[in-house]
Amino acid sequence: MKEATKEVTLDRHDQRILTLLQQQGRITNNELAEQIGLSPAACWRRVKALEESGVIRRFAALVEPSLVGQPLSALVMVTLVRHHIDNTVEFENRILQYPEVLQCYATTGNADFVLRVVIEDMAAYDRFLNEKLFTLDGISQVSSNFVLRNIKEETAIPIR
Amino acid sequence: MKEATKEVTLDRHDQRILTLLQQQGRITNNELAEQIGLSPAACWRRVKALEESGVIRRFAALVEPSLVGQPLSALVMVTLVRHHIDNTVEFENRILQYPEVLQCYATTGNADFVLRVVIEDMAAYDRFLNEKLFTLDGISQVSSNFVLRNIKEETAIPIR
DNA sequence: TCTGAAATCTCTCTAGC
DNA sequence: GCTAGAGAGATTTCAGA
Repeated sequence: MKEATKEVTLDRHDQRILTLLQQQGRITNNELAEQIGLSPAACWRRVKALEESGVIRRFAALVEPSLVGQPLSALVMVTLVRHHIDNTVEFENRILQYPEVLQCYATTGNADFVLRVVIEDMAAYDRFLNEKLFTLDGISQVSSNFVLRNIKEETAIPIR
Repeated sequence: MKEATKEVTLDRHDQRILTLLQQQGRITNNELAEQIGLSPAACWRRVKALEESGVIRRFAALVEPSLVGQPLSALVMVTLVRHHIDNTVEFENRILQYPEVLQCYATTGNADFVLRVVIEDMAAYDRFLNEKLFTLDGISQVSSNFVLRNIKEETAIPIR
């Protein structure tokens, strides 16, 4: 897979391939080809090209957190003391190491970063804060919002 | 696939299967079996059982938004006027219809809901607000935080 | 440069132990 | 849990639009 760079031109076939593969990542090539109205060979070449260009980052199994002992999740707003570049780089590098942090975004607004943390229970979350997040230099504010209910959790990017 | 219900017991083999399939959703059964040290048939039965029990929700291709014309994303905090059940149900049903809303959580804290929206550009975001979000009844406050940078975006739930 | 048909090779999935 | 094998699917080759 190449590095993600500039936008790619997608025709109608590519769009339908992406839409289907985002919903059914393990559909067979034959069935995919039939649904989009191409031969299996042509369809297969397009899927490979989409992987090669980085449009398809990867394929993944999506796991239900509550069934593997990680039923608690939180959205954590983090502000750094100063917007010094060292703090930021250090913060981001450490966040990348923490598997319970599934998503981390630098955002506009009051917080500098918003994290989504998926974890076992409150005791584990307490340890995450004390042993990981609070040990980072330059943290000014941390605000934890716990997820009461999951309304929607989708990975499919709208195509067109 | 069955409905997600109670937690499942995972032995070491299942854990390794899940870890690998979360990273490489299209690894062949033969290679998966080899990496975890089981015969292909035994491995295959475990994968099917994990799908059947709902631990594996589904497989998906993960697409790079910036390469398919959706480079802008926002975290949107929404508060409803009253916590009347009708408002909440209506809000959630409408949110489920909007493909640009990839994630939506009911949370503790100041906001009632936090949304992650992936979209084309600011003009499209403006339309999303005016034509979709602001047309919902009972919205009290909406605060949009735009994503400046994607530090981490992971789908893999930590196993054990 | 794109397509589809066909040949071939590999893997999936069932059966049986 | 394992091995084996038929059938299904993935991948390559080749020729045509």
